[in-house]
Amino acid sequence: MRILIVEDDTMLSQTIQAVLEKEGFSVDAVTDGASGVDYILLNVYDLVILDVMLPVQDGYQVARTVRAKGCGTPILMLTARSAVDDRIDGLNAGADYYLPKPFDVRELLACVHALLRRQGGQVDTLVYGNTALELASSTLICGDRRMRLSAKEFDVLRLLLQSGGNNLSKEHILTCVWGYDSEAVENHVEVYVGFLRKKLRSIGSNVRIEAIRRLGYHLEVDGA
Amino acid sequence: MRILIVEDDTMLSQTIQAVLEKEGFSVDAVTDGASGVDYILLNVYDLVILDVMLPVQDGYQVARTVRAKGCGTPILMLTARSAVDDRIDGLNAGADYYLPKPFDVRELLACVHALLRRQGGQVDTLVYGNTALELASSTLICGDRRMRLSAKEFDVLRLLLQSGGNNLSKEHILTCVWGYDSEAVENHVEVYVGFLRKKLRSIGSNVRIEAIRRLGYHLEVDGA
DNA sequence: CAAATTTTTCAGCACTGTTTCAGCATTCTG
DNA sequence: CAGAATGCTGAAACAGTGCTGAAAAATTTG
Repeated sequence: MRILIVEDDTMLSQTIQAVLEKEGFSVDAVTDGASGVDYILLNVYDLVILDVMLPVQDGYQVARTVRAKGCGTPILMLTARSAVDDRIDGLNAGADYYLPKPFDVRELLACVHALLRRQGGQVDTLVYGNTALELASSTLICGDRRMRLSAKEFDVLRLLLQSGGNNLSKEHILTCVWGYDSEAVENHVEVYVGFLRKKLRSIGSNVRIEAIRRLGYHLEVDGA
Repeated sequence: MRILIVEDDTMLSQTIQAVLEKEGFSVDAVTDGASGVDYILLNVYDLVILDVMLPVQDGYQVARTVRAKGCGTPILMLTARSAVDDRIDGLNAGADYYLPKPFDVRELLACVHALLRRQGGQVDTLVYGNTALELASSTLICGDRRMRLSAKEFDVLRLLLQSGGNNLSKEHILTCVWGYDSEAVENHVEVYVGFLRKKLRSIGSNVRIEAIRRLGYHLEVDGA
């Protein structure tokens, strides 16, 4: 995670930098508004800590400028001016958080983490062999080939993936997917395993669903 | 934009609600922590305003609970306790902003806007494929062809655009567009998806609304 | 108030996913 | 080895979802 500090008080700037680096961030620092704008627009930072009182261009202008250019990097605004109107101006200029000086270092860190938390957000998938199952969309992925699974197909495959190569009895799959007291019979599982095998093959997966007589099914990776 | 207020002081709650509604937001309010959690987890709100001092479960617990369940709705935390440690606790519990009482209404609004900006991005049009949705005028744009959307059409499409290709269940669309406890049934969503498809086609968009059986809808770009 | 637009309702069609079933293949058992 | 049990597969029947067009109801606009 890269953080940019825009602050003309070099003592303070260095302190913050040290603290953040200790937390594992990669930190750059500049001392005036104009360079601040240039650096922010590089679009390589995950967060900007921006002082309001700056030479050349003040923090409000910096925020407004980069926002106007469509830059969405989160901005944590820092300042000694703590009047309500200043805070409102800061937020309206495009800042994401307004922290009045003097502040506690721990509070700064909490803010930084809160702002960065928002950045994340990746899709979760189950992976096995050269193949992945994207949970949100019930999609089977192998390289650049994608294939959608039906609800039951998805349930069965997810179960197999989650048990990571371990054996699952048809009984067990039946109760998990079709429910505790359903009419469903073991052939249902066999049919769906058939469907899944066909789909896995058709997208070039190296994952096989192996049957063991009387015991059930489990996953294996081809050529291993 | 839907906002949830979790605040036991009903006077204050109603004041905030009035202000926000005047700004054009759709606002719900609950008065204790436990219901707060339930409502937030519906995942239909764009922002939560959360008081710290609450019956049943305090604001910190509420924030921690919903975050633990993977809910990413922005939280604006509101409280009379303004000691540094309280602020740090709030942020670490999963809040996105900490606003000490008493606060200026304009400051609250500035915070709300700052937090929401991040959601939709600071944009007035949402773009997908060769097509754009102009928020201010509810207009669909593709090349030089323009088409007006009705209120509900707009809401549904905006939701789909904001989730950027991710899947949304009919349930979810229903609660977001028609509200938590409305008579609306899933066929409503189907009908509106039909309307939108027709309009998208008629202006030559390459954006398709794809249905996944049992799962819901999501956007895709033709020929990709 | 009338006209136009938007929203809701509803019935029937089309399609996809699910279940059923019969026959074949394979493995196990005595 | 024969017969039984188990697993696999394709075809057909069935059920549930989603789609659509038309019309009624509600709402907005002129």
